[in-house]
Amino acid sequence: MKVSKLVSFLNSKYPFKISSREPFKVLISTILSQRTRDENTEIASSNLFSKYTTPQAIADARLEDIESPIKPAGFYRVKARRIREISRIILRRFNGRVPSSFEELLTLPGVGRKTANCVLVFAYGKDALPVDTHVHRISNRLGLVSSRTPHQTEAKLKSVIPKRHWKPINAQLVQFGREICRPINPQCSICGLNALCQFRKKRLQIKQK
DNA sequence: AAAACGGGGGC
DNA sequence: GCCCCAGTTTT
Repeated sequence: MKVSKLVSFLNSKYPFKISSREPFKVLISTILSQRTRDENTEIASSNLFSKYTTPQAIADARLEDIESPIKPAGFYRVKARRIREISRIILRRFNGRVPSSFEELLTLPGVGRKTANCVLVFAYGKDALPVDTHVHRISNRLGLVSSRTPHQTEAKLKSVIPKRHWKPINAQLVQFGREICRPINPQCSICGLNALCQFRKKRLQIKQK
């Protein structure tokens, strides 16, 4: 699989558009998006930010008043607790601003590699490449990488894909993974990349037997 | 390494 | 009604 082929395919089929670059909104929206479909993330995020706009407001809110608006995102109890704690930590320890280093972001509850990288690239324009299950699975199927963990996939992708293409990759591959390159029952027959795909080739060989 | 967290949507 | 889902933390 040639990287240039993949990039041009993704750019033509999944034009990239980011809604907010405000660090606090990016961070909270990304927390809400964990294990949650995009439509439900949007609703939950919109509900929450129409009620509270600042870290201070969320830090002072009652837990149940945070839980209620974010219910559509699922995991709403744990997410509400983490969102309020994140707001309090940001106020107390980071002078009211979302930290802009990977290490500091990882100290926030509910923030792992993927979420921290989303904040770095979408809010601060840094050279980060968030890797989730879709990116991990698809990169291996296409033969871009051969790795066991998302962390290894991230390192390999960054060495193979030019920096200027890193930002849209995650969102594009997630969308591609949802409708075509699914975890199970992948729609290989209608996939625009099937001629170049190792996974597709192996599936066909297996079917032959 | 596996479990737990969860409402919403596909089937 | 059953199963899965833009992760992270805890056991």
